[in-house]
Amino acid sequence: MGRPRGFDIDQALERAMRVFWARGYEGASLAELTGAMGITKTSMYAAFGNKEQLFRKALQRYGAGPAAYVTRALEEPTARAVALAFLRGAVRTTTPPGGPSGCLTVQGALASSDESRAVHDLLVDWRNDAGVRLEGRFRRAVNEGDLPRNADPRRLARFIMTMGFGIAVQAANGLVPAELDEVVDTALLGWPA
Amino acid sequence: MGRPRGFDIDQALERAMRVFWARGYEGASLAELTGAMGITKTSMYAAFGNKEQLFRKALQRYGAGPAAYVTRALEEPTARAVALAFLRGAVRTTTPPGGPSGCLTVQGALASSDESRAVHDLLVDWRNDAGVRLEGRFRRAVNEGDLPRNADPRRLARFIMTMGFGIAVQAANGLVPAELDEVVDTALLGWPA
DNA sequence: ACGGTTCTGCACCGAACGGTACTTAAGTAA
DNA sequence: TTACTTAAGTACCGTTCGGTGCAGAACCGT
Repeated sequence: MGRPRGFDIDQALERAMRVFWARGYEGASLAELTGAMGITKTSMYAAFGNKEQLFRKALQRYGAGPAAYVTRALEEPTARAVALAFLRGAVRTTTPPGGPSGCLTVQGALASSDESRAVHDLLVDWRNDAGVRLEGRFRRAVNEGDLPRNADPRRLARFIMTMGFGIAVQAANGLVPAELDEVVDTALLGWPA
Repeated sequence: MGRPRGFDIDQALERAMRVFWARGYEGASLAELTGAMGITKTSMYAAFGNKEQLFRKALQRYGAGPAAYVTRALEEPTARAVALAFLRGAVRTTTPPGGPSGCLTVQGALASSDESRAVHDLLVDWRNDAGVRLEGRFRRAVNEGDLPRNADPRRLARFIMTMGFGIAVQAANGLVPAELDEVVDTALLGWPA
């Protein structure tokens, strides 16, 4: 009951996510956010709480949408296929034809003032969590004999995550998908047989 | 002639650099900058011009100081030694015992609002320039027979740069030097003989 | 038609932002 | 000592920041 919401909350969140993606958490002002969302500040506060909670919801949406390749990659049958799918996914997501370059979780708040330490730490956890999941998948691969017994799952996961982050920066630098795919191929040359 | 400056301009710039390094360009406020520099805003404007020019000077100092490993690495005798020195240097610089984690040129302004687009572009150029120099060094290595004739210098340079950027993000994520050195070793497993 | 509930738009809040005018202090050269 | 030059400190500029109070508008069940 009550007056119905006059805008599509999903579409508004999607647009907010893109602004955060392009500008980072602190670089995205409420004026630009609500402008892109097509609503007033009052409506944003009523629907999402405040700027930080809007970012948290946008990050959730990012994880379920553009960054879903992380979860999908883990389901590949072999460790090598996982690594390849992960990095190819990173390339695709960080170079969307019509969207912002780079990765929301990297450029969201790599460095920031003290007031947004909470968001900074949230993103650190997000990034580290992806590494932990990758490590678990590689550990399984060792147990399954898919990776050599002497392979170090944590080390491999950290390497792949490092490549993923590097790809995000290179995408923000203007590299195109074809160039980044070459980088991925080069990175996997030393992958354990 | 005139009243002499009451502070060490080099030391003030060094401190400003560290604030930019930790906070990013937009995240570093004039209040925090001048506080760390130990001077007032008036003195800062008289000595450096404005915030953007202060950042440009800080970036210069960063290139000549913490990031000097880039130039030093290029002087190594072989392509492999160059790559190794570059990445080891990135690890050391992004994990200083008493200083901010990460790389100033990466977290300075990866994403930002429109007003600091100039700084954003400056950093994009800075990062790309490092890649170009690396590419030139690898091209020389091919000519010298140090790298196989079919090696692609641009591709190798992009790969090493990607690793460097990834290391910067991982450092900001809290990884310690020993862990990052392992990542470097893993990355070089597929390096052309 | 009604009260109850929720959303919207406008005006506004105090604080912090980058940047500056102006006065005073501290030095040099004559 | 005086005139000149430059730095330092204070108090302030207009703007933007994230965030709200309040009145009215749009829906519900009765």
